[in-house]
Amino acid sequence: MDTAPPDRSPTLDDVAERAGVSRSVASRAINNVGNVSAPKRVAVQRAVRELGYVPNPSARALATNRVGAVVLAVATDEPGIFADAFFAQVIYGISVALEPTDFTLTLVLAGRPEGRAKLQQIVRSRRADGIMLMNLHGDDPLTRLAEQTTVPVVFGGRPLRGEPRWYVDTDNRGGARLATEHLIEAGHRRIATITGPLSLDVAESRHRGFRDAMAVAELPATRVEHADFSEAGGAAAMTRLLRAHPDLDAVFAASDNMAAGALRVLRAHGRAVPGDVGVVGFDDLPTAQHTDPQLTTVHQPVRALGAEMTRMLLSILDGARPTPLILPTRLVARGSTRTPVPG
Amino acid sequence: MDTAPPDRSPTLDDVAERAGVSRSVASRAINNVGNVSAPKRVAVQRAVRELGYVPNPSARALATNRVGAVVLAVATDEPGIFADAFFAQVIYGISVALEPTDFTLTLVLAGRPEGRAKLQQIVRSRRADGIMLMNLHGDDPLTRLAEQTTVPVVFGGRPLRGEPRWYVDTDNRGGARLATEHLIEAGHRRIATITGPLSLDVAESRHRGFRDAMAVAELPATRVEHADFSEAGGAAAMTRLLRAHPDLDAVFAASDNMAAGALRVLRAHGRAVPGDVGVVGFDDLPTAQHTDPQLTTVHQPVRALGAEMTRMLLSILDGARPTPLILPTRLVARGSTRTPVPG
DNA sequence: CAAGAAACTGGGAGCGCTTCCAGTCCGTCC
DNA sequence: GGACGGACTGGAAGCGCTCCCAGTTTCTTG
Repeated sequence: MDTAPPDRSPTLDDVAERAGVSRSVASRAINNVGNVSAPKRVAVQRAVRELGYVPNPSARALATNRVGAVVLAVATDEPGIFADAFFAQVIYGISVALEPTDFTLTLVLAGRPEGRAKLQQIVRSRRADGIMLMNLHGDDPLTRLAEQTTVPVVFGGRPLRGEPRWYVDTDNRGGARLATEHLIEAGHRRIATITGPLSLDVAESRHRGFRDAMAVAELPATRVEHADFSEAGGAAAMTRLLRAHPDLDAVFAASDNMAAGALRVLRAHGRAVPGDVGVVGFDDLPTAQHTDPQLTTVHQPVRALGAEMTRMLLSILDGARPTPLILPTRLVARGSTRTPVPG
Repeated sequence: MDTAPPDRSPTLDDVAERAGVSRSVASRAINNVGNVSAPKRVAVQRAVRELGYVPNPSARALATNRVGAVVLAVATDEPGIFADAFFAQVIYGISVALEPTDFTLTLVLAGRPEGRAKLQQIVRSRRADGIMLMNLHGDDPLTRLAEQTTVPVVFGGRPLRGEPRWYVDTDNRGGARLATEHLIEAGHRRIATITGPLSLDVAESRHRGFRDAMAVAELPATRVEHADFSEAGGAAAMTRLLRAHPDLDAVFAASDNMAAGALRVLRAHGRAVPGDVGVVGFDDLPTAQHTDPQLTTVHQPVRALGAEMTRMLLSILDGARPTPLILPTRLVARGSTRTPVPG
């Protein structure tokens, strides 16, 4: 009889014919659903191997209404934000978590209007089975996406307003408290902070953690400047802080990048770190080890964040209804703070 | 008559019915292919709008054998490599270039065996119309993927051996020459270099550029240590260099990260930068502005790299047969080198 | 040993779209 | 005025897969 033409990739029918079974049986054998006798199953497996058969995802998607893809949407406009190591780490975590499955990762930068439109399109046309959404600002219209759509959405980091049904976040508040307590224990009293944009929950939470710790120690949390999580922004904020509060003896910056900027300005002003001023960052990006002195900072498990978001989304697709997850942070003491004084 | 049930998203048939035309005409109108009279075209467009119709990509893919997705595969194992800002920038460039099209970006980390298998799977099952492949080591079996498969492959950076048909690269050799010449012009003579892993064309080319410039100036290019592009690797290499060549008065590090490591070691050894030792990096990542002193480095247009790869791939899918593209680099003089002495 | 249950099989009807092609409807030209 | 050509239309055949369901085979069990 005729054998499959070599210029066409084999279809399920080819496999079935070669294995001497019907297409249905072949399908069931391949998808490991029940009702296939052992010998036929083996025959199908052999045929698959011999033919080098790979199922056609489009056909499968059309038939099952599941496409085998999840999307990571990052709602950031500025290339600067996306370009830092943070998202690369998240992506790495997602990617590894996806490996054992046969889901595929679609990446959408949903900062600019074009990107957002694209995300809408992807969702509405069901090009993805689920969504991971990150970096939403407080009033982002994308939050509504989660309600409008039928595909499940997992948030990376809480949006500022409204608790989404599913999210994974790091313990920003606790981490910031840790950082501030570390400074207090090292004997600092006039502690300033540089926050991120307060329209972001991350920034808001870290600021709250700072105030928590200060309140407990009965210290004033009034030395505050706001910035945008960037190095340049951190530098500018530090400059303002020095002008407004020349007496400050420590700074908690809500990101490593801002801390790096602060470090630069402090040096330019002749303030020794950690001698005159202690500095703590947040994130523990690679940057933190490249500054001088190396940065004491709060480590957040970024890869795990990606991995856990993925796991959560997959479990939802699998019918589970998980609860939100908060990942722990920990302090990494390096050169930009003094060792805490005992007692 | 009955209207489309609200719980099912509208199909082409719904559109056709509402517009009072046949499915074929609706399809043609939507895809802007000929043979549709103006009034029917308008009617279809209206129906699309009113129904909020979005074509089902799976069905379309099944019928046309084009899926509307391209994949970016990054052949890196170590999280450290992927996690730096470089790939984030590339992705940003790709993403922006993809926005005006309706292609989607699928990301695959093809470093670990699982990831590579996944890439194979994606390609063989035609889950993507084209591939962008980055960071291949010299002997990477993935190079063969480009030959085995029928979907076009665009390389980001040449693989070490064998000139692929389509690639976009930065002028690594020229950039390294620039860097080295800069050091020479600043009066340095005992110039060392820290290379990347020479199984990577990037590393090899940058090393060659270094030797080019040294040869032209008739200086010995013998102060060489190899590392892995990482900060820690750069630091270790710098330590070895100082031991083997204590007289060195400048270093060209083939990446900013390695340069940052070198800076750290130089400081620890009491060598002033740029007073005692001039340092130049390569890449111009954000890191380069956070070091102390800020790093003189070779800027490469990373976002453009991503964008150009994308453009090239899309043009190929469109039937074009473009030629490889080499992107220019330029020197960015900052604090880690002295101003060149005139004459 | 018969009868009912359980396990297995494969035909066939879609999933939503594109596209070929045979047919219809005009306007035009000799 | 009839025939011809071009513009347009829509029926129908897939694309490759899943899954329902009716039918068949095999195994229990009283």
